[in-house]
Amino acid sequence: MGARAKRGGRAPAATRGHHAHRERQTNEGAENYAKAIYHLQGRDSEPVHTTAVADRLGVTSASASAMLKRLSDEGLVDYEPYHGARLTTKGELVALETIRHHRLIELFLAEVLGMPWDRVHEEAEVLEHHISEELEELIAVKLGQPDLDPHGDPIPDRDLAITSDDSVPLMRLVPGERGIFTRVSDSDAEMLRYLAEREIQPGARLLVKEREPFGGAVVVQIARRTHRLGPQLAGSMRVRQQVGDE
Amino acid sequence: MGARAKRGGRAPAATRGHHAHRERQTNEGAENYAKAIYHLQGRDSEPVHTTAVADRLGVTSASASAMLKRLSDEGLVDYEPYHGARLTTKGELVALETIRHHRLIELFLAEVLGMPWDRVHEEAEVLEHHISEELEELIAVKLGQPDLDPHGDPIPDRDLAITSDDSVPLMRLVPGERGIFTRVSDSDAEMLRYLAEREIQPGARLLVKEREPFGGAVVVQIARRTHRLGPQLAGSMRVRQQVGDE
DNA sequence: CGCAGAAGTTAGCCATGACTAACTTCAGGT
DNA sequence: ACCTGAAGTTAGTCATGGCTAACTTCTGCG
Repeated sequence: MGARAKRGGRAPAATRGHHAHRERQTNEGAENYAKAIYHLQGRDSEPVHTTAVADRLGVTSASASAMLKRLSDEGLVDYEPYHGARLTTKGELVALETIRHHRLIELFLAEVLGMPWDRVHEEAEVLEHHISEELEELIAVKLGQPDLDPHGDPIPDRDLAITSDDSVPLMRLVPGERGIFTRVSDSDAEMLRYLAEREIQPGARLLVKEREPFGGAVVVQIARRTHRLGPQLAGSMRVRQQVGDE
Repeated sequence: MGARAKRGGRAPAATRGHHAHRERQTNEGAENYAKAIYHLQGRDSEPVHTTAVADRLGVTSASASAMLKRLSDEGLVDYEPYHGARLTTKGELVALETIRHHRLIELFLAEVLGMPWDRVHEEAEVLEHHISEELEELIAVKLGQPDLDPHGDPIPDRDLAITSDDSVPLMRLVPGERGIFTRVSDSDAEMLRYLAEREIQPGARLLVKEREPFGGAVVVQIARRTHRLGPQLAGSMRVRQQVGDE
């Protein structure tokens, strides 16, 4: 433990006063890129291609290319031109810290302020870069140092350790298999609204009844109701598979 | 009512996805300058000098000069080179909206998260530029559409109307006069800590016992304790004067 | 009234991070 | 092995907001 990267909060000097444009050293760009690369890397730490990063962030590959070079100079990624980038340890800590902020904020907005779960992502996407260490900790305490955000994604702990995920895409199950719905991507508000309307939440037990072939829908039963989930949705939802005996 | 400037929240398109660097159009600079000018203007809407703005924001006057020109182009200030700037109606709305964000956030951090009142200012200074309209409203509702922030400063209402202030600096009272402590500048953390230690909070009734001449301290009695308040503090604290009969 | 110093402005630069257009490298298919 | 299209990079530009240095305007004192 104690592996936390020290970024020393913000606004080193100028504690007093109205100074808004203080010695900023924003790092916001770095945080977003680190997060994107982290998510794209997956468990196999294959290098991530420039275009993949560019697509995820909605920028041109020229912009991504330039930024990867800069992250490389800052020691956040190992970057081989034409061959992609992978996060260094330092870069991974930046990503995890940002993800911790993001998910704590999502949960906070949902739990404490009652913001609908399909809208917390967008708000968190902005705020994650602007909360101090102190506020992060106050939020975490208020929530009881939680493990999971409203979409079931794990929240890195204070030392930025993250529980690895043993879930699989729902799409992967075959008829007859059971699972517990653990998480769903937070970034598609429409999917989240669809699930919310049907009261399908992380934690729900489900049974796969049927799977239409060739990328078709999956039919599942949840709490004695049957749902047909389209292939995109079934690909975004993750479940922890249950062995038969439960 | 209904005078609210419409800035349409944020991120017009791209609701979905991870896009962090979306069509940003930040406006953060404008908000900070508008706020600074608003505070410097006071009730007499004398034009505010470039240097005053620069000092308050901790930037050079060259920077302030350039920015005032830009705010003028955007229609937020009336700016006469060499003769200062004053907010237009549009600029005042930007300032009031930012101030509403600031004070709601301050109160929220103090009330809901228990952040000490000498630290809420710094945090709010950053976050005020990054909360959506929706979050603003959720916070206001959570707090019961409050009128005053933790330092006793009035919070503009949803239509950005602000209750005018009938308070005077404590320094202005003469021995024998009574008042209610209404507010204190939020930007000096040391003062706030000093007051907090002595349990002097907005709302407290006080009686001026003594005033040392030539910019000296003011001696006041609050809840049967006597305090000597230095001239800077007594200048920053504002009180609503009480007429004798109460 | 005139001039010196204060106040304010302009010019030119830096950093961040995006963009387009043009060029280079890489990899797959024959 | 080679060539072509896809992937990636470089060059040059823009916008935001800082900065210093040099210049201009304003103002108050003698």
